[in-house]
Amino acid sequence: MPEGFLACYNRWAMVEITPESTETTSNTGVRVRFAPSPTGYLHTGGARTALFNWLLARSRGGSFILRIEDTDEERSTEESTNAILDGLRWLGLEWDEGPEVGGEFGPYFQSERKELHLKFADRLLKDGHAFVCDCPKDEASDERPKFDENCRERPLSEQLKLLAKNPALPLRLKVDPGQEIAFTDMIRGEVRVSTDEIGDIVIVKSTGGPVYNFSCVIDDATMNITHVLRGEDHLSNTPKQLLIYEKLGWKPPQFAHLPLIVGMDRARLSKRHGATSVTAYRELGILPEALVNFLLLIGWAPKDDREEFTRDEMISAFSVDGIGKSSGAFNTEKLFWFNGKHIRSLTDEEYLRHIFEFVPNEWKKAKRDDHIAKVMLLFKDRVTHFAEIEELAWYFFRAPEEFNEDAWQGIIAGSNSAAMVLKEIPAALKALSEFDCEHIEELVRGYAKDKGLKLKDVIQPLRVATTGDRFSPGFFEMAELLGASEIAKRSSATLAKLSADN
RNA sequence: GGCCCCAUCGUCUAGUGGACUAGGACAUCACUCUUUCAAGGUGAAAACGCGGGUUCAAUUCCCGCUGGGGCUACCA
Repeated sequence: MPEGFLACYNRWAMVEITPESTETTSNTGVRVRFAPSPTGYLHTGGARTALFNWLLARSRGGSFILRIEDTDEERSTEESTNAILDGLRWLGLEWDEGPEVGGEFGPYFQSERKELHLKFADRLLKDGHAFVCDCPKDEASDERPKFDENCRERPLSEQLKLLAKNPALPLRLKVDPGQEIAFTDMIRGEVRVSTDEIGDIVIVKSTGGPVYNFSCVIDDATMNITHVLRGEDHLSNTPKQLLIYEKLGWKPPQFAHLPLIVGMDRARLSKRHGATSVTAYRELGILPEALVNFLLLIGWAPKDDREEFTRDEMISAFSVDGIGKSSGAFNTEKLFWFNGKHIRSLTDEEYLRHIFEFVPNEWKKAKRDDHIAKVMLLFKDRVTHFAEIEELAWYFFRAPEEFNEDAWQGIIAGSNSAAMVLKEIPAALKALSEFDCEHIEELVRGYAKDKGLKLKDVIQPLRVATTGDRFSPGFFEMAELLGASEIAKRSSATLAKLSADN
């Protein structure tokens, strides 16, 4: 790493890209980008930003570009980059240009574009729009003067001399005080800020590294980005970036600042709110289609009342003017509902393929796949997310060790027919010539009728005996899969506990 | 603190100066289906933050307040 700003100087001259060449590149349609920092997993807010960019590109026949902003060496990791790439792919948000797919506007890792950034910093310096700053920080406030009267008017030659003496000096943009910066945000309309709030912004750090707002402008411009859709947390960066576009003499892209996703308590999404990463939802057994559908509806609404969208439907329905202004709470309940909907719309084959990823290994060891598959099918309209299957279906693979107190009192102990049922039905089941759902039903219904019992007075004790609680899929289907001897075993265990209690 | 953004049911949202008795969805509740739980069906309850204007009329336009959020770095 060269020491400071000056050391890079000679190399800039060798960089071939000139502003002219970037400006004349053919401007074919919409070009949008998602530019995450690889400092962690892909979180839901980022996923939503990526989705909206992707939708804008797809709905307008444009390009969706992925740029990794990995200039923070401390925090950027390759694992994060991979996690983000995987997350986007899992969500089905394929990028047209970016890491692993390339493109004519690369490189797509910001760290590899440093020379380009510095080249434009140099141009700004030479054009008198930027200056070398050697002001010390104010001891009290730990800040530099907002507008640097001292350094900004020094002749270029003197500035370069200064830099030669001490390369560890930042470069700042010369900003005119008292000016109003106004721009039209596609979502928020007119936004105005005074340059007095901004001051002479640093564009190159004393380490010689370009500052985010500067890199971002250079990259968006040289990548021919036409629309910048990003989180509202960037709204106050926009005027600063606009100033840079202006000094460089470039036409800025259109900006749209998306409302942020917050927790149900309106606070910024964090660990405290539970799962926040795309990976976490994937591990819970959320389908990408469901997550995408859910994310779509935070901050965007269609013209009609439709809520469920396929990819193609969302692409054709999407438009920026459907995006709202206020932040939206991440409502996991609704995500689960969406997921349940999507699960139920899966074919049995698709459903099984997905849920098998979540079947515990003990189950797979204990039972054959086709048997497990039959069990899983009983839960297709009961699961909201696949990871839930273990707590839902465990009793198909293991006898209950204890009973729900209310169920025991209400259905077993408090019933005068339960003991009889638990003795007689298992015996009759064992004697059944054909042990399938239909024959079991016939037997149980016949038995209830003979004894003058309600069907549920026969079934509920059996259900509690086999599952330990009152809820399960239909008893006949369940019995078929459990087998007569297993039911007999669990019934006698229940009877044993009953007599032990008395 | 300063600057900026935002404000419709608990939540995601639709909506418009009068058609609003404010629409849809999740969640909730009830009923239904039913062997339980789900799923499905039907229905109920549930909101325009407050105060001033403008107007014949304001949830809708303007101002203030309050509340929430963001930014305020030589982080991205």
